[in-house]
Amino acid sequence: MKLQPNSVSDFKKHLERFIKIDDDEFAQILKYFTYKKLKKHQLLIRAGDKVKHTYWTKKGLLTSNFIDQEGKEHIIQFANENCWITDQNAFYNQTEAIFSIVCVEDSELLCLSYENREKLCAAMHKMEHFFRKKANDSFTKQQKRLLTYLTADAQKRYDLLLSEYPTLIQRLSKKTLAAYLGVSRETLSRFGR
Amino acid sequence: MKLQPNSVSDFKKHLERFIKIDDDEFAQILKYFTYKKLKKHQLLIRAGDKVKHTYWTKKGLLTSNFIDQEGKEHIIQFANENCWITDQNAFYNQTEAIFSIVCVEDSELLCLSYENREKLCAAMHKMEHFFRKKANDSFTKQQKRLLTYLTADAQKRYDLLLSEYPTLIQRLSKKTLAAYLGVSRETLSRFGR
DNA sequence: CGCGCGATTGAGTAATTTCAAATCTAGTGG
DNA sequence: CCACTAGATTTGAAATTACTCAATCGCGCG
Repeated sequence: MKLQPNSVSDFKKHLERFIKIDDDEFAQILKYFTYKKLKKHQLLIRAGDKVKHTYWTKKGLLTSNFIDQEGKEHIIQFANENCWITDQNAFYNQTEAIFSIVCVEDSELLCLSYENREKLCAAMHKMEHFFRKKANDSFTKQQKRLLTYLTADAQKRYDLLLSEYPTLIQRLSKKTLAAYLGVSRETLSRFGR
Repeated sequence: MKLQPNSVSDFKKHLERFIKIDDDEFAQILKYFTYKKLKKHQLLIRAGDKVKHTYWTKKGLLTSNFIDQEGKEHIIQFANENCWITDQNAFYNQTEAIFSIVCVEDSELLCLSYENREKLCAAMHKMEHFFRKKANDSFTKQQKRLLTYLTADAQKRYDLLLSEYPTLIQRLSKKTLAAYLGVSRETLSRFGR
């Protein structure tokens, strides 16, 4: 499917968080991307598959989850509008996913293959700059989350999540939130609200 | 202090993990760095200070730690030879540190200011590429660690740490390891070995 | 209308923490 | 080189947190 610049103006805004680009450049950039539409419950990445793409969420909501040896589900990331998602390790190293990525809602995505990402970065220094900044940003967010596991108990982690993503949370089931927080559904259920 | 290329040949090797550089380029790159030597127990960054630099460890061992409201210490990162360390969030946003970084051993560091980092990335596309790759790498390592908190209990996290960093661990006290693992010293002490 | 999944509640259990005390160890000054 | 002390480590016992298992409830969807 052909990508129309005006249909992804949010993506331009997203890029402009870190770099300045004009319309011509934006049109150039879009050539490296493809478009994908998925329905609720559909799988974007299945654990075990080779991971060829990273995805920017134009619309919808997805989770990246891990099933452990005991069959328990853990959520490593969720992505709503304007977020990037993939199995990062598998994508960067072009290996098999350990996470599955599934749509919580009908979703629309921009897809960037590893090859195209490298080509884009090589062709446009600006985009390499963008991805560097983005990666630094993702790292610190991740670190912040890690810190909550070190410093806060289940109740506090839940409170923090509520205060940080008040609207997003309403789009997710408590079961999903529990899997994200690293708490059992029952324990989460006993917390207020 | 003047930086001699041959005294930091490990740093060149480190950069060559992601990019190819010749001796001239390496000499150019080094101009953006300064050198610092610290003794055991000395503070590199004190929580509350503005963070102006990121540091590459030529020699030694440092930890980045956070003191919570109850006065408990948590270790968010340790850095031995060939690792980068700083309070990333404070560095990238040029704000005050929430972490303190302290030397566990006498250490030697290459220091890169935020300003110089940006200049270096702007001047040499290669280095922007390097930092992008490095950031992606750091992100996935961090994510892996996060996953252990979601999937493994204290004993398993300890076992994983032992198997992943068998030699590094011998340079750290059990108190420090406990603070890294998110376990009380007493609990860690009860695990085998 | 009923099925099935998600959410809740209860009771017992397991893991980990906390507090307290004893022991060990490395570094310091004499 | 030795004695001393502060910090690190270990051990014990009680308290707390969160989990598991089981049963019930509630509601949206077919």
